[in-house]
Amino acid sequence: MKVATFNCNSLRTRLSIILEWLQKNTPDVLFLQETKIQDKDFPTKAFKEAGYEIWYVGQKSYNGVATATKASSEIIKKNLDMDKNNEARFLEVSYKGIRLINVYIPQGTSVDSERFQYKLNFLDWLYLYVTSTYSPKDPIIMAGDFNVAMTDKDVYAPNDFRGDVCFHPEEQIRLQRFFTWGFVDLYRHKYPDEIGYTFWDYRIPNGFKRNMGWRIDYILATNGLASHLKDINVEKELRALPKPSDHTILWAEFALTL
DNA sequence: ATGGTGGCACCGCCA
Repeated sequence: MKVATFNCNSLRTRLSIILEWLQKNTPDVLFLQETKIQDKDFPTKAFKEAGYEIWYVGQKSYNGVATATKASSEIIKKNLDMDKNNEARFLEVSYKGIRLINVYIPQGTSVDSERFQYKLNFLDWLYLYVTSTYSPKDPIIMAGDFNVAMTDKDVYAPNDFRGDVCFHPEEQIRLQRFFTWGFVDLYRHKYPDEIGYTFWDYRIPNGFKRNMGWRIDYILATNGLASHLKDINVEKELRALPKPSDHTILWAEFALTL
């Protein structure tokens, strides 16, 4: 079983990249974030024709998450009840007995902004939802753009960014809680010393070429699933295509036949 | 070098 996550930064702009990658790699699951498309405009047909069932929750201009599955799946939940902004950042699907939670955590803008408090709240709401609904013994994969780097290894210039948005202790404490509860950070588990960046800011000139990146996209799994992890990697080749996203695909393969 | 990217929808916001 193979799963992948991609902050595509506009599904419309990246649709051909996504479909080509899907057809070449045929993952069981693809989690997409920042689709930036309203549900009425979602290209459902393109995914059906590629052989995938697709679930989505979107809004105009911002945010939006979608989850594609190779075999049939069912919708469990769209958005978090406690998020009164009702931003399209959470989508939960059930697939062959596994809960698939797709998240796009708010970026936070800057630590002194209201958006940063919203980010911390969102992490709290997500934690409350997951831990009150499930046990760490349940098979759960939670993947997406968490907008939090955890350690110095996960940011290209840790001393420049320490305490800034996406590298702030209040965010790190909140993400750490998920690991303490029972989620395994699959990339770090498999590769304790690799870099593993998944995001290179468009605003840094030649940031990708100079490898000035961040590891802020994750595939997390509860222990039962994580123990079957075979491989996980970052698909850097996507960044060489025309008009790439500022993130790239992270994928994980499990030694499991469902 | 006092700017520089990108997407969306508007005439700025968010990342």
